[in-house]
Amino acid sequence: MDALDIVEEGPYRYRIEPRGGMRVPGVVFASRELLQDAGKSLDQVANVATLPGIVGASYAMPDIHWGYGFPIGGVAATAVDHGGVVSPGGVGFDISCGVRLLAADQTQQELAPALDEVMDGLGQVIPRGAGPGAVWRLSGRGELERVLDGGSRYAVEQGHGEPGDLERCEDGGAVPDADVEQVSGRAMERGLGQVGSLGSGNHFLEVQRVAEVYDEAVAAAFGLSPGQVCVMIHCGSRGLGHQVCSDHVRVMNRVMAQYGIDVPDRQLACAPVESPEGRAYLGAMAAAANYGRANRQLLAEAARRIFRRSTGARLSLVYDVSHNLAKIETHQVDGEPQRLCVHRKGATLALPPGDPSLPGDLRDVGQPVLIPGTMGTESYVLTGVVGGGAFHSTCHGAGRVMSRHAAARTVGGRELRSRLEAEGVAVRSSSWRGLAEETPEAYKDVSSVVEVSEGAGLCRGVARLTPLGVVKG
DNA sequence: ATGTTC
Repeated sequence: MDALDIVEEGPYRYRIEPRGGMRVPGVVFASRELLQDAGKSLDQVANVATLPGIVGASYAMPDIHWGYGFPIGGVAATAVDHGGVVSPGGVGFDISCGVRLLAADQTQQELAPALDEVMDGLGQVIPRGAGPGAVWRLSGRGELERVLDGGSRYAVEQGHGEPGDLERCEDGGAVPDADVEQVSGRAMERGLGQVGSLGSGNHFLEVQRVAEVYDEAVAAAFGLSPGQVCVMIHCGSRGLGHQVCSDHVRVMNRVMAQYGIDVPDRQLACAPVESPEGRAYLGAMAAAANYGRANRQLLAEAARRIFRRSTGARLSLVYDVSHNLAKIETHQVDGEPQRLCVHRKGATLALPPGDPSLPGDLRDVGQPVLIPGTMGTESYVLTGVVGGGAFHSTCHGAGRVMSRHAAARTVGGRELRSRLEAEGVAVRSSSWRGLAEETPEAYKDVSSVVEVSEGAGLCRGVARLTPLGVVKG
């Protein structure tokens, strides 16, 4: 492919000029340095711009990196009523992967004497690593179906949570219109034994402290103050979500030609939103998303029990938000409201102050946007801004820059654990190899990703969190 | 990310 024609459009904003089959331009929010890191994934931004019905631009967040079909850090919206498509690759394999943050009624100093006990407790009760493992033993397929339909809402109804939790969950804890019939038997099998488990890779549960507050009023509305202890959970929909993606990519690849759709990469398999295959995927995706939300709800409950037992502290939910999802939303396009299918893959919803879908106590300040760092590095809490580009989306974290293999060559797991412990971060991992693959050097600097996201006008900083202890898959 | 290659 010839080199793309990239123009610097404004501060931290680059435009990829349309050419070939591109229906819209590409827009990449990045610094010069992060743009360099993007490399070949910019070709993926250009490929996404060819999708039928795409409106505005094919967007990329500052943490863009190579993904399946779509780049990770990609945002694309298609016009539902004008032949717009939905693409499983635009959501990713880990459907509804996201972040949940809880705030303790406790400071770091208060926790300090009990930190080891808390970490040991978390290390014992948090299932993690590849394969089965679950906090919640489901009674069978019937109950799994209720999880797929009701997400965190069903978990809370069953006693796994506090009533106030759902106010602080995106979509009130459950994506509507889940269609259990579109989730295959194999996906169900994989899902039965994994509700309430971290998984592996960059998924983690961290005990953190609020190291710095950038906006006191907004932080207070979120329930955050300096020195406070927090728990951050980063995980997704495990094998069930992965299987749903695989199943529906296969179907769409088979039928795409019947809809006259031609894409430059088979990994961009898609179908019109208003087609049997498009609706089937969205129904299955919603079910997998609800599984991911229930997963985080159950892990939060496990953490609450450990904190209550070891220190008496209570954990309140700050927010739970996905960074891998497609949603049907209404946005202004050329001055007219239009129904759009907004794909966010490695990009976080960032609703601005005033958005009607926010709960009352957050209406004036905007949605908490949760950005996980890499093991041993800081994480961020941001909020949405009025007029934010890219359909109210921002970054999702630090992108990987080193392969798992390369990362594991630079450091051993035991050595890395010693290093982190020396830096004051307690580590409870399940595999030395897995730990080494997640060494911080393998990732971009999350601080610069957040700085550029703010500079590009996508979000606003609220607080910085630093790790006290990490539980890793 | 993923019963880390149906």
